[in-house]
Amino acid sequence: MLDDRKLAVLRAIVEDYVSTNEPVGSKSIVDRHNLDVSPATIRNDMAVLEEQGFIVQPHTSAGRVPTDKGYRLFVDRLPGVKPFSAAERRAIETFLAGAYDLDDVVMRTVRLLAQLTRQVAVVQYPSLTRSAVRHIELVPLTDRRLLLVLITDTGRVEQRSVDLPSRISEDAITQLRAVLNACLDGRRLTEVASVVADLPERITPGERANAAAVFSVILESLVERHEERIVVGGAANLTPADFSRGLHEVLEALEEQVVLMRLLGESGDEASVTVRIGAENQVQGLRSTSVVAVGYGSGDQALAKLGVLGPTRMDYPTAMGAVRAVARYVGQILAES
Amino acid sequence: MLDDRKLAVLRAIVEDYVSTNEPVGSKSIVDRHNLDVSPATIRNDMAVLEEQGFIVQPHTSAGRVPTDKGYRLFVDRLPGVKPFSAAERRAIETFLAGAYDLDDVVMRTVRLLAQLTRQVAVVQYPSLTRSAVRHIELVPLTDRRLLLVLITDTGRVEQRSVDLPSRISEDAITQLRAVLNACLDGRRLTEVASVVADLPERITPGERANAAAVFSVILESLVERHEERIVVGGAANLTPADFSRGLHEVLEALEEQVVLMRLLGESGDEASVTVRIGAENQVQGLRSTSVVAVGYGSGDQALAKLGVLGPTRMDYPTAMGAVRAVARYVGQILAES
DNA sequence: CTTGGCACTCGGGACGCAAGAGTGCCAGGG
DNA sequence: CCCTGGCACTCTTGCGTCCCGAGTGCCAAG
Repeated sequence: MLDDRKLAVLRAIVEDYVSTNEPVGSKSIVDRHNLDVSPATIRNDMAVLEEQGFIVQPHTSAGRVPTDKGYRLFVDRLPGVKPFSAAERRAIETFLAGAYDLDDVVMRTVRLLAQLTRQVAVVQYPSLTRSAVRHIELVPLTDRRLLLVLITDTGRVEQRSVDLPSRISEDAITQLRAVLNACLDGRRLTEVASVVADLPERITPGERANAAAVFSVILESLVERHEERIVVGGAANLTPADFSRGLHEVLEALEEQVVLMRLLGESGDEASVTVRIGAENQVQGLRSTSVVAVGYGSGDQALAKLGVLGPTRMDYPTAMGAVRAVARYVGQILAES
Repeated sequence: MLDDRKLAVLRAIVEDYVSTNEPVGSKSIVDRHNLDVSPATIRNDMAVLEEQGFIVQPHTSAGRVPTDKGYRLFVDRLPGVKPFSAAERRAIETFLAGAYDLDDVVMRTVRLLAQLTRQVAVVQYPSLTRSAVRHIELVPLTDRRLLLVLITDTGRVEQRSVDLPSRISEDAITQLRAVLNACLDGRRLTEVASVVADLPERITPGERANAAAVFSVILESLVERHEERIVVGGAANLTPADFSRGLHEVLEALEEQVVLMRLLGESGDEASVTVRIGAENQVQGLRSTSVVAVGYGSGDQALAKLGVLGPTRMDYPTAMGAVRAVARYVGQILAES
């Protein structure tokens, strides 16, 4: 139904439109790409492509512009991701390796992605629920209040203050700390819930009420924070021209953590790069943007996602390449630390 | 040189221009504000105000618009800050009190400020150097590597990994931890430097090299992180119409931590609200924005700053009121935690 | 199936015009 | 001396007109 040349024409339209931001006509296609046919032939092909909904013309007597469906076909069947050169990869690696902090890793990743793609970068913090406990620390604030610090093997640190039902002694804190670390160290956060249930027996009876308060905060922090933080960067890369209803709508959406969660959530959590184009995003206000996302993680499993967001008129091959490469190196960095 | 009526005229111009975003003419002034004079009189006054540089007309036969100098006079000599109602204050307080985290406090503060003022909100994390050590924790990662966690009384948690010159035993870690906490607990971070210098004597000779590595990381984290993080929110409140050179420039500036530091740094660190208008900001790219900022802190001393940023055409009284009120309540929250 | 030719359609820039808003100035009156 | 009404003047803005060019669709011929 679509022969090779028609695909080539679609490809030409997408590429030219991405680079010029102007509707592309039959003549300019034969000029810029060496298809050995005449403009009239291209026009016939374009008529078919339009009929099938891959391209449209903004007004009669203008060139063609890809539709969401057109971009979709382009990313599915056409050039694939653009690989990065060795030099670029090295640059990425050293830039990320300079980080000394989980926060810093995330911030650098955002900046890097934004710069590489000239789009808006979106990075989710590594998920708590999939990482493992490295250490739990209890610090007395007052005699009725503790600061709980939970350190994970991905370098993440969670802190909560805990209000206790009764006063607690230094010794009791020490005991509690020892028990917690002995039982939870190295456990995946998903396993913690079941382990915690068995803990009370190991605690001096008089302290069980206090211990229970601590346990409940630990559990709470696992569930509650399942809604993870997402960091956004490169908003300055949004160009007003690309958004008919103005950036306002987009900027607003980008400030809502919940919206961002849904956005990344929608893209399947497979390890391969996912592209959602225009109206494929169910998020109101981002119907005219595309999202290129991928899961990343230390080692085998995915901890979280990252990606870029931009106008549907986006350089998909480059964006996909950048997202994939960055995800890989972030994974490495996280695994090392 | 400027009689009362001329000041009233300036005030009217500022207020009307802020609310309508259109140059304001002599007739509309007498209509909206009840000055009992004729438009012609107002025109004479406006001629004087223009001559002195407080207002300009975008083109002949348009109304007048305040200049930076005009806004400056307005904030210095005119209505002052707009106080908040009891209900509003209560709302602010409960919204902030819901936070369970330093991160969360900061995020909520940003959102709150952005919503109250409908401008861009900018909040600096409480400064490390002025807070005190609550606890220091050392966690072995490998036998040559430690994770150092530094907890301050403002609830901030700093983490660093430390590479050691030689292997270290569990016992040595325990000793080191005890010494650190004994000597540094409750110290202001500014005092830590001098205390650390005396520590080596209290350490087993064989472990001094390792201890020194830890000390240097502690010191480093004090100095290095003096450059604090700044969180921005409400970028969607920027309206394209307000910026002749486009939002792009502003959005770019807002993504540079360094720029934001300078921006907040420029405003004197007194406890009273500071306003910097237009070109008073030395930051390139933010010459057409105003910043309303104030220091905040738990108790007496200022820990950091927060404020809002917007077009020079801004509702200063409201912004100043909001910034002041929010700073006060954030201070309270921090003091409690 | 491809190609050149041709008539057709529209968007966008250039131009001119009229309306309206707002001003500056001046002469008269309290 | 300050305020006021009147008046001429200046620009901006919106609207209608016109023209050009890009790009198309269709057709008949190769």
